Amino acid sequence: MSITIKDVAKRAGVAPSTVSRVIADNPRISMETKKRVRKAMKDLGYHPNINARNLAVRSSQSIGVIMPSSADVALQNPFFPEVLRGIGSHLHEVEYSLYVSTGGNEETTFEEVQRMVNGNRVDGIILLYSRMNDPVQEFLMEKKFPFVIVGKPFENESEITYVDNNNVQASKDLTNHLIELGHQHIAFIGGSKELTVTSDRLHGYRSAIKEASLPLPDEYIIHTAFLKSGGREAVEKLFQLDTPPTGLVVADDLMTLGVMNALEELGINCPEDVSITSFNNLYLSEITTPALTTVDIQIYNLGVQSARCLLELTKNKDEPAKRIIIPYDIKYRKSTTPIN
Amino acid sequence: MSITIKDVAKRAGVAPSTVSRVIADNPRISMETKKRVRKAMKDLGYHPNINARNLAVRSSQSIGVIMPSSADVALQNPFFPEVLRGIGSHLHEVEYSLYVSTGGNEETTFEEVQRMVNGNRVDGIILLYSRMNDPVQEFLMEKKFPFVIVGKPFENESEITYVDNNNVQASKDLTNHLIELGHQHIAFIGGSKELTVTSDRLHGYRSAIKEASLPLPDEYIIHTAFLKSGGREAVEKLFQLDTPPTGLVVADDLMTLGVMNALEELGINCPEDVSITSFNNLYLSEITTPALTTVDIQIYNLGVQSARCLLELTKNKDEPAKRIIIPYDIKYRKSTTPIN
DNA sequence: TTGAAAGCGCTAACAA
DNA sequence: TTGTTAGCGCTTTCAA
Repeated sequence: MSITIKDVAKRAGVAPSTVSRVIADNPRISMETKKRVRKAMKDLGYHPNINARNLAVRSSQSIGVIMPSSADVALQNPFFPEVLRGIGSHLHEVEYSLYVSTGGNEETTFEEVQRMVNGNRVDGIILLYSRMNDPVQEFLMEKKFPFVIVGKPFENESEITYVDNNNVQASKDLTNHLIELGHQHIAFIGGSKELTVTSDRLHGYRSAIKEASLPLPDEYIIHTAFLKSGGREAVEKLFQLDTPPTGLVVADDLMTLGVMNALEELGINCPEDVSITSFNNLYLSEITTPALTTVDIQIYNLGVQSARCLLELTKNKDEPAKRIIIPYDIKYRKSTTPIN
Repeated sequence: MSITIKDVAKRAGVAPSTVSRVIADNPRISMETKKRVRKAMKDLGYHPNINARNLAVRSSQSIGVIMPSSADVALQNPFFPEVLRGIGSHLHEVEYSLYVSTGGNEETTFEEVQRMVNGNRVDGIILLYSRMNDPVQEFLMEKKFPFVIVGKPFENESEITYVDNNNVQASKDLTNHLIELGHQHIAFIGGSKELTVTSDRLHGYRSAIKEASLPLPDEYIIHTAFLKSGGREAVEKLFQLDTPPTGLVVADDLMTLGVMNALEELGINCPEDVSITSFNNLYLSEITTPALTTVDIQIYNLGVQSARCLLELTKNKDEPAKRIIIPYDIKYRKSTTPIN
């Protein structure tokens, strides 16, 4: 069939193990034989069989990435390709490969994780979401399988390596920005309560509001489904209140897009009637009208760092859990303005 | 280390080969021993080692998906997660896994493909883009490695299996829709000329315009970079012409988003001043204001079908090349209106 | 219907 | 510095 290490060995007049050593660039092989072997590899068009290698060394040189189950439209969020890009770029450097799960629902996703882990397909796993009572996370914990979370774990925080932003502070900053602009009535629109990212951002918003002694009616906090319906409902609810908000903290740019369009339909103008702040700095936050004031969370970098951490973990299973906080940067654009 | 087939064999009091046959659900094994073996597997928590299996059968039960090199912002297009979702759903059914390339540029992507193919990491490959002079495609052709394209190959069309929409006709329909609404000055905004998808859509636009004997000045055809800059430049160019268009055929919803916002800044209203038609039916096409008239190309289904075809190809290398055309469906919404 | 044994292609002691 | 050899865990003839 394919050209194996034996063929190369024969042609170079050495033992297979020598060829193996040349592949690994073992320093105790003379430069001369290395050259000869490499030439033989070239001549024959040799490429190592990864499965055989993996079997022998009991690793796979690849890692798995788990997305939120794709039933969720959230998957259409450009966040995901962007972190993947970051993860991929780092993996590529170290010649690792990338498996992704794209299970349709929680169950199939879980099955895929099990296949990855139990079948030795991957050396480690990156979770691109974090929420409470996640069977996947529990499974990995219990198996003591190397994994890192992009985001913050809901529990066992000290035992899990994760990379995240300081979402609480970022959200607080955003809210304070609105407060400094004179806004007194500020509402929060977030995603599912189960997600840590939502609860952190809510938390930051809350504490800023409290510190400024501003009103914080329950109706100002909306947890909503993603996108169209979500944005619309949220807007409808908020703007039929007796005192509708003049400032908004929205947990995701994509949601904001929905919110803005719902507002427009109601004839409410941004930023004249309502100032909007948002999260993620997706490219689309620059092309909306007005351009969004949003938190750049460095999605790409979140990806890179998570890959880096995971690789460390796989090299050394006893590596202590750590937490990497990626700095954020608020992009002040046109969607916020002082209250008049 | 891990529990192997031998452990199971021992516990069940059979030979390893028998266990293997039970795993494969070989019909010549008595129901009784099957039961016994399965119980042993459960008791021990056995999971087959995929690398060993792959080595023995010389396959990998996984396929690779190649994205356009991610230097391109295009990657932020929700098209990709969506088609991945389709691919993943089918693969999951047949217990295959999914590798993705996320090379940063053309070169690293090419390297990754080589690693996938030469290292026997994957049994087949899906290309999520198609453009002229693509080294990846040439490499796969030459190696006779099973692959399918989502989109249409630029050359060797009859030798390559691909799944696509009838983009020419769809674009023609879109253009005709504008023509029927009374528009006489219709422009086309597309992406890179190198991409088949762009050239097909341009082609359809062209032929509709010609058949209606409408003017087709060169300035009405814009090839632009993606997104913000692209959309803006395109709009600026078009709307400083002596006779600016009143109708637009844009090759992608995301571009359209950029276009719409650029228009808004110039004080040009959609659909009053200009009717816009677009492609892909991304969820965001519903939440823009106005909602977009756009072609639903069934992204998810493109993914499913491409996976299905690829698996057939891997089973049978001599499977003749085929072409799957996924029907499209134009969603008529609010971004188009009769000319007044 | 089942078992024994060889082999998939590679790595890693252990020798030399 | 290099070769010999024994696996890694599974599948698959060939025999029984």
